[in-house]
Amino acid sequence: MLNGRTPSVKDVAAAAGVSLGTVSNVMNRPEVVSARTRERVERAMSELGFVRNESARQLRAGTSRTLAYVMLDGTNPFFHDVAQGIELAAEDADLSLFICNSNSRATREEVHLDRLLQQRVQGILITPVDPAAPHLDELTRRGVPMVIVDRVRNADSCCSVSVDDVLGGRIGVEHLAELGHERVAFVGGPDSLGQVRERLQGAREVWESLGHDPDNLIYLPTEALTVAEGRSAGERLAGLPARRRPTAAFCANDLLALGLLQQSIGAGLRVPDDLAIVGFDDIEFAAAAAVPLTSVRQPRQELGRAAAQLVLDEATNPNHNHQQLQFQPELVARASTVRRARSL
Amino acid sequence: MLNGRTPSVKDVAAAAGVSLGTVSNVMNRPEVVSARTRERVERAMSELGFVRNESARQLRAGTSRTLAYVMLDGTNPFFHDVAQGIELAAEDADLSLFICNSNSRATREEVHLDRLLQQRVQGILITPVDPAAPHLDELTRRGVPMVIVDRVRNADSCCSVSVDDVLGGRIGVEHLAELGHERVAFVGGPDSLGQVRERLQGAREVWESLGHDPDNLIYLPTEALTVAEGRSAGERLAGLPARRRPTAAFCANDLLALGLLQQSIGAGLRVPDDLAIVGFDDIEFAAAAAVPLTSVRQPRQELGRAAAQLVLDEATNPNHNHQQLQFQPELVARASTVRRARSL
DNA sequence: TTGTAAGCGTTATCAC
DNA sequence: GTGATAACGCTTACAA
Repeated sequence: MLNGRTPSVKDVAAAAGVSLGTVSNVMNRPEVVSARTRERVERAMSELGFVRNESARQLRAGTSRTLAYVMLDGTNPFFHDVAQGIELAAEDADLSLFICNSNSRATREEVHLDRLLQQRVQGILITPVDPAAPHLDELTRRGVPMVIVDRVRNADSCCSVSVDDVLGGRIGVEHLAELGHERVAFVGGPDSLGQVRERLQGAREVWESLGHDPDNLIYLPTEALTVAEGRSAGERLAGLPARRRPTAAFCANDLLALGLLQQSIGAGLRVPDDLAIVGFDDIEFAAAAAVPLTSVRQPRQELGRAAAQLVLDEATNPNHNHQQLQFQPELVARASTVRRARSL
Repeated sequence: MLNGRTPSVKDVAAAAGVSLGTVSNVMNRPEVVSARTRERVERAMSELGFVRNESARQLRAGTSRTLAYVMLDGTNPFFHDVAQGIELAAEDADLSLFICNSNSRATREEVHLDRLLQQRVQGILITPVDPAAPHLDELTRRGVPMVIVDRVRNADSCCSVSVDDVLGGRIGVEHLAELGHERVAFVGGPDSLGQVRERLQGAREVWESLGHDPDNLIYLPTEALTVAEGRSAGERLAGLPARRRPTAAFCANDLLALGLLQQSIGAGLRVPDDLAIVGFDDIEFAAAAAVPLTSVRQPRQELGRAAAQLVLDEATNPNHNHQQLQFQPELVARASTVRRARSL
């Protein structure tokens, strides 16, 4: 195998007794080369174990075959589902995918973006720590196709894909109201997160529109959207005087809901009898909880898939227009709110 | 900004009024260039928004700055924790990381490996669908540094990082035996998975060594290591005649345990009073379950980190020797086996 | 249909 | 300390 060196087109050409350009043609425009030569070249390739050098290809062609997704929080399965959707779309387009994780840290996000810029990726999908961060503008200024995933950014500066969080908030609380709950907690935070604010807004809107007293929608703020914060919210909830204690909780995401569920059951509450719980996202583990969790479902994979398609359009279509895609969330009712769980 | 084109070293050189080689020196051996010129060059770089083209660098340098991890199952958080460990190590070494997901499909694994070969990644970490697959030999034959993660391969053909699964099996069942359980179920499968076999083996060894009747260690095979299969095992378990019904179950991973927990609680069993449950892996969601799950902990991030270090050694150290690293699992006791849960 | 040659952006080797 | 120059492996005009 050529004394260690990995074979190049030149080696293939020599082995097949053709010129280097012909080998390239076999790879890139096979229709232009005669069946016989093509066959010879292909045999030489497999005999030598030729593998095209993507860096060289990219350098010359000026275009990379790689997409990237910078996810916000690797400990939340939600983002992996989004990533999975992106990967499927990338696969369809015969593209590779870099997956990075900013872990909610702006500095790590910047490091990743910088690296991706160096790699000259074709497009970047990102769930940013802060949608208003200036280093995102930097990308657009550089002309790198970018799509914001599960967040929105000041309109038409770039594409984004998200779900209607206000609607999601409405759906969740409406469900609880329909079940007859008169005092409901909204668990979520920090309210620097636009999504939390919007879900809360939707929750309040529908609560009041149904004629309930605003004071009976109790806001339990959390410091993050994590299981631990869900537990802590549960403790605060248990500490409320009985007269003010909600009979149901709507959580801004499933991790919170899972934590709340755990704390509540540990404290001897029955779910949903003593406390009904609704989550948000509908991650796999929501359905797998001891008491399967009712949740406002986001089309996670679809989000990713759509984002990938948008970024590809921006990368390849000269007439591309930025668009703000918005999906509709939907309720998935399970045992954490309704006594007779539907079968899984 | 140079009429659209992204600036190259040449442009920077022109702007700074130096030669192209000097610019390169500023980036790669700054000590060799005078403070004044360096400053001039650096200003030119930032004014032009220069970003080094990694493809060109890689082509010329002959070495890429990228690692890759091909994970087995994106729906299992275990692998994401491993990936996280790898990413941290990669970050330390200033390397990028490709994360791919074979989804337990050999064909997808091959597609990914092929792409990674084209990218000339510096090393590949992989949890293979089948550790004996010939396309893995192919990689070693090509001289691509490779480390098997959480599996083992026929000894010294390559490095691997794993945990002692036999010991893990022993630990889990020993814990249950110590708690006084006399009939224990082992839930896991398919037994084509070496890990399942080894965990079962460890379980049997310790069970018998403690003087228990082998018949009282009941093997409940599953078709996969998933939540759904855990539920199904729970149903089978409930169907056993009371005299033969185990009072505890040891599951080959946490997803199974979570499924079993859900099914059991849904059926009105109390955990751990009626059924104690032990999982394996200690994923985050084990601790977050309604009844926090006792689990045999694998050092997930450490696994990834160590694997990355091995692959880097293979890539850079000419005296590299393949090694089979094995970590020790440890028990994390929680409420699913012991009545008074320790605080989290 | 095939071959030749220029050039992508970088790094490294050599003179100066 | 700095500046030409060749080379990395590939694609793509263009010439034969």
